[in-house]
Amino acid sequence: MKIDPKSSADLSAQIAKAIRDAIVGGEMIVDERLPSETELCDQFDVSRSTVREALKRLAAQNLIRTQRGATGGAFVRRLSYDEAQAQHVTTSTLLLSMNAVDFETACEARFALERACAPLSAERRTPDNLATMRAEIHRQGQPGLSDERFCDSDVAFHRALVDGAGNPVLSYQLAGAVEAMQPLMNMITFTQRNRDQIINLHTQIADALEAQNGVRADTALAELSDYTLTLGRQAMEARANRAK
Amino acid sequence: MKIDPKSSADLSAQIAKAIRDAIVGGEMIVDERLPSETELCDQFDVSRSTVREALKRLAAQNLIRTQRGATGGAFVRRLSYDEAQAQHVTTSTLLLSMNAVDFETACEARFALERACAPLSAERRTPDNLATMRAEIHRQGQPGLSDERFCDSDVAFHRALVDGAGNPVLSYQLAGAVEAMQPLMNMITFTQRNRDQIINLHTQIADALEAQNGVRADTALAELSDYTLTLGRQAMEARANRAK
DNA sequence: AGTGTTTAATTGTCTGACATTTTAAATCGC
DNA sequence: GCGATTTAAAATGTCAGACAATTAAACACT
Repeated sequence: MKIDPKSSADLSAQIAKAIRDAIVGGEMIVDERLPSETELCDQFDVSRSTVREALKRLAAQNLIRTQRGATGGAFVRRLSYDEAQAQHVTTSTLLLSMNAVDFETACEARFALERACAPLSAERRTPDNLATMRAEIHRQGQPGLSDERFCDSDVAFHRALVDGAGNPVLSYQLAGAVEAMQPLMNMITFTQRNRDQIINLHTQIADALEAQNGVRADTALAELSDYTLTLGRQAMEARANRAK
Repeated sequence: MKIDPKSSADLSAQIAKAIRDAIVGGEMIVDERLPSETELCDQFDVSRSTVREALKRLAAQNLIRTQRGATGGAFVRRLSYDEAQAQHVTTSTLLLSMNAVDFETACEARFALERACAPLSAERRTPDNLATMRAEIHRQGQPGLSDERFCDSDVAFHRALVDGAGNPVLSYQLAGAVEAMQPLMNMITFTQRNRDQIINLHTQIADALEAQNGVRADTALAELSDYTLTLGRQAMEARANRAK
């Protein structure tokens, strides 16, 4: 691990990169201890503040964890699915909001991804997954449910659908994408009629998955995609009119 | 933005979280300047080192950029598609390697995602996308190409396929997933026969997309998925035998 | 008006100190 | 000898103050 003192970049960034490369490149294994801050000072020939700033950068990326005390220090951290997904959601949410991605693009991406796992989910969904879907459908029908809670339940429903595929990597990728969509979905006002139609389609999807009929699940998802797109367009129009 | 001095967590982590929430929550817009380090010291009532460590955490997540000099400071950074994707790739790669995700799971996820955009790509692919695919197919047939370069070209081919859907959000999600798979793919040794078969399927996919035939593209992708899975299984077995 | 020069603001780095936390060793009492 | 307590050591977390480097604006001079 070497750094270039002549480089214009910040020293702390260079050091972070050097250590990150070592971790990502497999030179350090999970739970292995990094040299102490003082030792890193000697290795890179910089002050402790600089080393610490570098370590904080790595900590922010969930690459290391630190422990205080005699046997403490910085340790290579195992990235869990949950953490990875949380990071994915944060990144995606920010990307969507900062780049003013329109509803249609995001919605299309979301349903395209979800349809990707419909066949797998039809094949492998567990009774647990089905129960979750049914429970969320029931919740969606409750009177007096706020739009925001309705969206929460919608996300939970789709999460169960995705988990039904029994592929944790797929779940991580898709759940991140679906969750990131939520702020956009929250701009929609769901009338009772809208909700009834969505619940109807959710039921069709759950039924199809229970019957292990991938094609029917896909068809219902396609319909749900179209319907959501329509609702989104209406919401955008209403918003545009209000702005006038 | 407030922090809790009684909390056990690191002050720098709390401060980073407070600022992050403000940015993600839309309280600060792109290119807006954060208070200077000294001002933040006063606001949060901590020392400058602590503030700096917090800012480095945010910089590591691409949330801010810093500039030196008179009109310098920390600014909210616009997250670009490329950066978001790079982050996604890093996270996914690390997740796969650290959790010893097996080839089959990753491969299944990858192709399920790719098949998600086949219909859209068939509908919208540009002549540019098609040209890229043809060029990569040609490259894949060149004699003397190393396995690694072959994989690179494979990724480029699929990247063009995904981009063909004309949905940047989808591209970001999928390209990240596909690229993260590459280290696993690189463990495979591609014989001439393997390559011929893959090139054949790639050609079928390109032909189907050119003809705007989504179903045929999907079929070819499914076949490619099965074939890649088989190759991966063989590679894993060979590796297991060598280990004995 | 144009052109250097100074100055002020801001981040980047260094040094040294002290606080806090945690473990391991040393000590003490029995 | 052994258990309990105390002490010491190692490590991260925080603070304070200084200086370096960079940049843009204000200023002075021609």
